[in-house]
Amino acid sequence: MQSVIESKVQENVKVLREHHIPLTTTRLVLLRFLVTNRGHYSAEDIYQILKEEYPSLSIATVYNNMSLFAKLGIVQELRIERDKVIYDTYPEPHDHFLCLKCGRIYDIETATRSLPKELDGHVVHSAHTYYFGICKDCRES
Amino acid sequence: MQSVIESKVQENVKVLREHHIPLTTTRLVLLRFLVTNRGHYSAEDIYQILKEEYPSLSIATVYNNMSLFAKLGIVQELRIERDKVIYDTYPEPHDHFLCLKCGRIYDIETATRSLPKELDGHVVHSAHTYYFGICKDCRES
DNA sequence: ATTAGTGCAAACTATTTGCAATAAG
DNA sequence: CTTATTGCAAATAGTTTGCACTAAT
Repeated sequence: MQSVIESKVQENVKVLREHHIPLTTTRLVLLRFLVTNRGHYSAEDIYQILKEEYPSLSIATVYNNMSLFAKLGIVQELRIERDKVIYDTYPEPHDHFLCLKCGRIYDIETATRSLPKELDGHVVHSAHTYYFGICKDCRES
Repeated sequence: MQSVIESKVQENVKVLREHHIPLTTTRLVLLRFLVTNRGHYSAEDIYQILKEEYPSLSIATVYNNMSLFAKLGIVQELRIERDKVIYDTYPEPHDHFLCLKCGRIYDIETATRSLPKELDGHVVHSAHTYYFGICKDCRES
């Protein structure tokens, strides 16, 4: 239902407010897109989709804001493809699987093993596991 | 000692032979560099270092061959930095830690947990975990 | 002989930046 | 009213490609 999406948008709006970051029209459009269309997108993907409705949107603005949203924890930046960053609109920590045949990315629940606080004396802030292989769909066809 | 390095070079030469890939002078220079200088390098790093001794070396050749070596399992391609691929000259599977302060990359022994053969119905061929945080050296200074 | 690799420069793609006009607080 | 953002175009950086020449098998 609409209100669930809107309340998730408002959560993100709150994050911006807490950081004293101006809530522009373009940012609200992007936030609504992210919450409405959960998935994995390149900056170009987002730009192409939103350009339909907002022809004056600039790809530089998409890049600037996705980068900002990543810093704020609103999206995740995935470095799973060889040539570009993919934004995961689902912000909770989880891992990813890339199908080497079809290129689709799947969310994988992070193993219950908890994030180590320390490794060889280094302090760990975050971790990300990427899996590679052949997905269910490709295997069956 | 010299012979240990040379025998490791020969292992890689054997891999090329098995795949019927010509062993050129440039490839041998690259292979010797990789075995002698274990570590994490960008294509540009390797190019800059070897250009001293081999001024006619081309960065395109470095890219071509590192990409080939990665396919053959002679090096690992790391997508841990935001803007470029890093080659790890140590080919055995292991994870990596990136220091968010100094940018150094550290090798991390892969958790004893074995690679799952399957995840949500997808067949897993490989996996890689990247850790991010503050390294021992930076924390102490 | 034949096939593949090298080095160079140019091309390409993802991303970033400079800047004038505009919108947000 | 002051500061930050937008959209555009141009710039940048990493990587790839086309091609003539050369080397490897």
